[in-house]
Parts: sequence; structure tokens; C-alpha cells
Amino acid sequence: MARVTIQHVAQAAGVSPSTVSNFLNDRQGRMVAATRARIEAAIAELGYRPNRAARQLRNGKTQTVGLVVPSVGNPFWGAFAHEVEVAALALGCSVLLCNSERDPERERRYVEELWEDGVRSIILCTSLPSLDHVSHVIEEGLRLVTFDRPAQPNDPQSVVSISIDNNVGGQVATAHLLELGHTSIAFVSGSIRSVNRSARYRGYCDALEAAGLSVADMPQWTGMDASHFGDVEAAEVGRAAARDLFADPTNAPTAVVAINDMTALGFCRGLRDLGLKVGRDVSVIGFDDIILADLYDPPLTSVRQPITRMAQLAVSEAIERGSNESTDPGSSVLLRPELVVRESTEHVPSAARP
Amino acid sequence: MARVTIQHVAQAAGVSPSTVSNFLNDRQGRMVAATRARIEAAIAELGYRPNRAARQLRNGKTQTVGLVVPSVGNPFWGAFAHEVEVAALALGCSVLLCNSERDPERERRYVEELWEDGVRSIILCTSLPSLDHVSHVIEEGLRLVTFDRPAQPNDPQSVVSISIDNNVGGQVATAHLLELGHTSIAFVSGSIRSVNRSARYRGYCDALEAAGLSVADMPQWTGMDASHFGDVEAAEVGRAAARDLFADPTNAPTAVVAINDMTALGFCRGLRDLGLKVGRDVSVIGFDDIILADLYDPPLTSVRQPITRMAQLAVSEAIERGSNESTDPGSSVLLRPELVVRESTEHVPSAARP
DNA sequence: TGAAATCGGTGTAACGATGCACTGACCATA
DNA sequence: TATGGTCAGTGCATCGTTACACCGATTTCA
Repeated sequence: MARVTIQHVAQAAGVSPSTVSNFLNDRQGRMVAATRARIEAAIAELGYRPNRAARQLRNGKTQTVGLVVPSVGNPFWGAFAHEVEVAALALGCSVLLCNSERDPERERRYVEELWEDGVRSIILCTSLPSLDHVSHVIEEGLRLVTFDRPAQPNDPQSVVSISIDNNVGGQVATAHLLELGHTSIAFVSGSIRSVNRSARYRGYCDALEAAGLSVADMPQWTGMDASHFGDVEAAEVGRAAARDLFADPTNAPTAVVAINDMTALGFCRGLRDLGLKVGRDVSVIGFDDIILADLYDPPLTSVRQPITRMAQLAVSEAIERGSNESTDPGSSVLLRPELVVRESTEHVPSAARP
Repeated sequence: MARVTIQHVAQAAGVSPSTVSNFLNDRQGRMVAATRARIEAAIAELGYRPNRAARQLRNGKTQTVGLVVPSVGNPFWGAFAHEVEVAALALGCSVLLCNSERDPERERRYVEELWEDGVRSIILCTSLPSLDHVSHVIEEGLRLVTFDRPAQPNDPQSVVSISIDNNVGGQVATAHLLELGHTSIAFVSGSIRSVNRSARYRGYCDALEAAGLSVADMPQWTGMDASHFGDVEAAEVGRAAARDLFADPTNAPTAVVAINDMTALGFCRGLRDLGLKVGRDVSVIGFDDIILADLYDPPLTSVRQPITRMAQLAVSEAIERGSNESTDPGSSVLLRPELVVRESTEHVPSAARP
């Protein structure tokens, strides 16, 4: 059963391969309706599907979009990857999956390899402040969409970002805790040297200051810089933070803003290790609103990222802008996060702390 | 900056493109050491990387392995996909990701598309008892590795399976609950019409019978057949099951074997809705041992699948057997699952049930 | 010593799709 | 009736790599 090629279709339709090619590439104005119909019929009858490799070889592009995430093992990234695949499928594209493990060098290598393999659209979930490590590929024409990393002042013009407003998110989360009467609020994160993380942190600081509180007075977890954990181990960060913060009860917070839900969940687990109850003893708020936030006991309050919408935006920016040959400069999007209040945040305990 | 092709390398090394091609394809016995060295040097100096599209067009194969999972949005599949990517990377392959949503038709379409796009190795995470829907592609030479679905008697010869022994898993889980004194144990699952699920169920039945108990006497959850939920919504199944099973307290179990951790977690959430406490009131055991099992409150007892090992096996079967042109018939693997006891399972409450 | 085998390497025709330059046929205008 | 302009469609070279057939120069051995 030999492959059916464009020649077979041409023969069956009584035209030349060129005409079939024109048909396939939407240059249909160049032919009369009857021809179009004959070609259509021939394609259907023979079950013809264009050969990707040949197309790619000829015009140097794939219909594939590259997706570079820190790790699909992390439920948040898994969920995002899922949405990306769904959105790409709807536009007739496949998704090539890469896990960077948040290693800039791996990011660079993946982006370069994808580029050299003809992938012209990449959704890069990076947290690095600078895109220097991939800028030379961008200059050559890569359509890069960064996710979870808002556009930065000195990003190349063509780069599009899809992200929530992390600063607002940090503020909303912190404000929520303040409204519940908390005045001792810690911020728990792994390494903060990333665009979105520092934005969330700034939001936290802003909200505290707006309430007349000083960040310096808050319990600090200093383990964050030492963190060498990847995204899969995000929960370990939270667990360690709980252990450390409550080692000295006089310095213990009554509430915590965690950098994401996995870390928040790890923190909750750490509290449990210490015999403390989430909500009643310590309020915990996370980021992302992964499925498990709602499943947890107690259900976790979280700042939601609308990943379905974000994935659709990312994919359409990556693919459709590609077809227009960058006619428009591309528009970065900064979505408003949404606070989802559940039971892990409660009023500050009125009784004196032990 | 034009692409550097095999011709450039040939010219730089003072040989013909054919020789460079021979070099690249490990037919190095056909040339003298000095030539080999010159080619090596030229490749290094020019930074030559073979063009995948051209290679694929020429010999009809990719270096890509297809991965079809129900949904990477489910943490278990996300974690597995991660391990697969890591293992594939180590062997120099990329991973093309597809979500079947457990829809046989989508499975078929994905497998066919991958095949037609030159992908010759696919890891298919399916639960369907029959592989008929993809058998014609297998006959054409696809190397198919099924995961989470043990080999079936009438599978095509060339198909390799990587799975845990689900029957044993079901037995181990159930035996654990029996040892804790439970005699009213329900089995909670979405649609059971899948190989691994029914094996787990049989294991559950076997363990009960071995203990002199009758499955018919156990509380039954009948919602399972009606379930139309996908893998992302697995938790919903558990939640619904809890609601239904405890609607009639006289029929309520003291322990539950859930088909997987997500469903178990959903069940725990459902118990919470009802004001019941996991462990103390009702013991819950899951399958898979996803990261979140350990994070949960209480930490979830689970039957572990060694996914790192399994992913490595799957990838090496998919890729390396490919290179040997099926010299050996391929060996299916049935790994022994491991029970991980945590705190969601406790002794049956001695007090009379309400 | 002559025929055959081996060695190290080359020439060439594909793989399938594409897009530019082109060709007739037809129509409109001067 | 020349001239020019559309229109519908075609021919061909090309993308980068590979496998097969082939070639000249040694070496082997009967």
C-alpha cells in the first residue's frame, strides 16, 4: 500500500501537481470551480494527506508548535500543556513537548533545536528576566510566545507574552489576608529570581505597605534563595518553609502567601507535621488554582490563572500570527487574576497564640 | 546565515556528500581513519546538524516518539509524560504529545496521523481491551508500546506492554484493608470497561473471597457505569461516589479501594463534604502514588506505580527495538506494584457506626 | 600472471511538495 | 487587426539526505 502523493491526486483529477498544490495552499482563486471540485473529490476518494516532511523540507517550516515548560510533572504545567494541546489541535497543529526543568541552558538548547528542526512557533514558559539566551533565534524569525512571564522592557519587539498580572495577584492575595485581620504574613517561595515571582512578591509588599505595615516586620523565610528545587519539588519548598518558620514560635506568621499551589500544599503538609491546622491555626493562600486546590482538605484559597483562556491565546498568537508573516506587531496580554476563596484562609485566631 | 548542509561538510572535508552520509549513518567501516577524522573536524567546525525533514522525507522515518496519554492535565499522566520526555531525551529523541481523552476514535486518529507523519514508535496509554482500532497500522510496521494496559492474548505479536500487575495491586490494597479489620469495603471507579481497571477490580474480588467474604455483600457504587468523566475529572467520580454511598448510612462502607489517586482524593473530598474524616471514619486507598498522595491531609495510602522505571522501559522498547528492526520479539513487562501505607487507612472504628 | 575480490569512495536518482516563470486561450481596446 | 491584459493552468528546478550502482586502484590467490 504505497503512499498517495500529490501526483496521484493530480492524475485522478486530470490536472497537474502544481494545480493541486495551489488548491492545497488556498490559492483557489486561480482555478475554475469545476477544477476545484474535481480536486476535492480526488483528495477525498484517495484519502490523500500531504506529506509533512516534504512540505517542511520545501519551505522550511513545520506545522508543529514547540512547548517548553519547566516540567509537565507539575500539575499546573500538566494542566497547561493539556490546554495547549487542545487549542493547537483545533488549529490543526501538533505539539512538541520539552521540559526545561527551569534550566536556562536547557531552554536555550531546546529552542535552538526546535528552530533548526523547522519549528517556527514556540510557547516558552520561562521565568528568566532576560531572553538573551534565545534572542539570536528570535532575530532569525522565531515567533516566540512567553507564558507566565510578562513582557519586559527590553524584550525583542516580536515577542508576545501571555500572563496574568502577578503584581495584582500578589496584592489581591495579601489584601485578602489583611481583611481577615492577619498582620503577620509571610511570603513563601523558592528562588525568587524570576519575573513573575518577584512581581508576586512586589504585590505582596505593596499590599502590606498600603495597609501601613512594613515588610521588614514580617516573618521572613530565608530558605528561598538556597532552594535548588525544580518544579516537581515545589511542594518540598513549602514543607521546608513551614518547618523553618515555626521553629521559632515567636516569629511564626498567622498567614502565608505561597508562590504557587504546589508550594502552598507542601506548606500545609508541613503545618500538619507540626500539629497545626490549616485555616484555624494558620491561613494559607496559593497561586494558580490547580484542580487539587479544591480537592484539598481544607480546600485551598488561591489566585486563579485562567489557563484555558491563556492557552488559547498563546496558541493563536503562536500559530496565527505566523501565517500573517508578522503583519501586526503582536499583542501581549496581561490578564487579571481572580481570587478564589476557600477554607484555607480564616479570620486571625482571636485567642493569643501559644 | 544560510543553513549548513551535508554538501558544505563534504566540501570542507574534501570528500563527496555520499561519504559524509556514510559517516553519519555509522557505515564508517567503509572509510579510512584519516577521512573519518577530516569529516569529524569539518562537522565540528561548521556546526553541522543534519536536516530532519530531509532525512525523514528520504527514508520515511522520524526520530520522534509519539506519546498518547488520556490527558496530561491529570497529575499521574503529567508525571508519566515528564519521565517519558526525560528518557527519550537521553536517547536523542523528541516526544510528540497527544491527549486522547480516552476516546477510542481520537486514539485511532492520533496513531494514524503520527504514522503518516513518519513516527514509527508510539507509546500508547490506552485502556481498551482490544487494539483493533490501530491494528492495521501495527501490521504496516508500527512499533507500539502500550502502557498501563498489560498484554492481552490476542494482541498483535509485535506489541509490547509495560504495566504493573493490576490484579496483584487490587489484592494488595484490599488485603491491607482486611488486615485493618475492615469487612465492608467498597470499590470506587469510573467506567470499569478497561483492562487495568477490571484487573484491579478482580484483584479486589479475589482478596475478598480469599478472606471468606462475598463481593455481593459489599456496598456497591452503581454510578460507575454512567460515568462519562475523563481523566481530568477523575476526582469528580470519587466525590460523587462518596455522596452516593453515604446517602444510605446502613449501606455505607468503612473502607474504600479507589481506582486511582485522583478518584481517591475526590472521594476524600466527598467525605469531607459529609463531615466524615478520612482514616478515622473511613479508610481510603488509592492507586498510582502520585506526588499529591503524600501531600494530602491525611497522607493517602496508595499502590505505587514505579513510573520512572516504567517510562524508561517504555521508551527503550519503543526506540531501541526500532533500531534493531525487530530482531527480538520484544518483551512485555509486568511490574510488581508496591503498597505505600500512609494515614488514610486505619483500623476499623471499634465504636458502632452511627 | 591473470582473474577475482576487496577497499575507499563517488555519481545520481529519487523522496513529495512548492512556487516562479511561463504558456496558450480568450477578451477588450484603439 | 494589432496590441495588451487577464485567466486558468502547467513545467521544472529545488529543498537536504540517502541508497544503490558503480569505479579505479590495490591486493589476493589459484
